[in-house]
Amino acid sequence: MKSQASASIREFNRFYTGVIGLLDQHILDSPFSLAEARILYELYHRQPCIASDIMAHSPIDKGHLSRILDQFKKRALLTRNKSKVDGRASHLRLTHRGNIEFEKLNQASEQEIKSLLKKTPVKDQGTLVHHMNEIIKILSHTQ
Amino acid sequence: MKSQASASIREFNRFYTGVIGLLDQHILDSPFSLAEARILYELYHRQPCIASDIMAHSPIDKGHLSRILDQFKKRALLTRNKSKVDGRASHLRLTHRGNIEFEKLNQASEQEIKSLLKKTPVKDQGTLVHHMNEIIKILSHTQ
DNA sequence: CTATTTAGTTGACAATGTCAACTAAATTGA
DNA sequence: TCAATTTAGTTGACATTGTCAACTAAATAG
Repeated sequence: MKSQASASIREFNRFYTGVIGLLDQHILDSPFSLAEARILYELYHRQPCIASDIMAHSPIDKGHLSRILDQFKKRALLTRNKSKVDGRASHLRLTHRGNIEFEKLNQASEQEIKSLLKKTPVKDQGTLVHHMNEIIKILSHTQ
Repeated sequence: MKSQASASIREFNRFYTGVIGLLDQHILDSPFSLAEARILYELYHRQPCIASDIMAHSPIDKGHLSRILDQFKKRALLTRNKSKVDGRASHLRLTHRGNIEFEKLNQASEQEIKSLLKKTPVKDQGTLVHHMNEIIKILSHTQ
C-alpha cells in the first residue's frame, strides 16, 4: 500500500467523523443518549431478542447495556420476559411507546439527512449513495 | 430525495462508525484519549497556533480543551507562550517530545489501516480511496 | 456430577463532556 | 475617549458515559 492511501483514508475518517457528528445532532434534542439511540435501533430491528444479541452487534459493555435496558424498562419503552427455554436470558421487546419513540427518532434522523443534503443536487445524492455502497462492499470483510 | 437514499446513508453511517471504531483502537494502547489524540493532531499540523484556532477546527468545549492543554504542558509535550500582540492568547507549540509522540501515534494509525486492509487487493484499495474522495467532494459544502 | 461457560446484574470508579461564572485583554462605536 | 461588548482562556461544579471486576444463577460440556 502506498502510504498515500493511508493518509487519504485518515483524511476521509476525519471528514466523515464530522459528517456523523452533524447527523447525530438530532439526538441531542431527543431524550436519548447516543448509546441509547443505538440500542433502541437494535431493539427495534431485532425484537424479540436477548441482551447478548445486542452485545454481539453493538460494541457496548454488558454492564452499561444492562443499565440502559433498566432505564428503558422504567420509561415504559421495553418489556423483559424471562425466557422459558433459558432461565438466564430475557426476551426483550419494545412496547408500543418504545416503537413510537424509535420511529420519532428515525424521522428526526431522516430530517437531519435531508437538511444536510438540501444543497446537493439529486443526481449527486444518487452518486453519493453509490460511493457509499461501494465502500461497504470493499470493506465488508473487515466487519 | 427518495427515502431510500436516506436509509442507505444511515446504513453507511452505522457501518462506517464501526470502521472508525476499529481504526481508533490503537489509541486505546496509547497514553492519549480520543479527544487528546485529536488535539495532538491539530497542534502538530497548526503549530504555532492559539487555543481558539483549535476550537475553530475541532468541536470541543473550551474548558475541556484548556484542561487537555494543561495536561500536555505537564507531560512536557507542549509549550505555551503568551502572545506579545494579544495578551489574552498563548502561542502553542509542541515540544520535541510532543512531536515525537504525535508521530508515534500517527505510525500506529498507519499500521492499523494496513492491518485493516491486509485482505483488500491493492487495486481495491485505490478504488476505495477514490470513492472516499468523491464523497468528500459531494459533501464538502456541508462542512 | 463437577467444571466451565454463558447471561445478566451490581458496585465502584475513571474518563469524558458540559455549563456557567469568572478574569483579563482587545475591540467597538457613540 | 471611554463605557460597553466581545474575545481568549481558566476554573469549579457537575452530569454523563464508559470500564472493570466481582457476583448470582442457569446452562452446557466432559
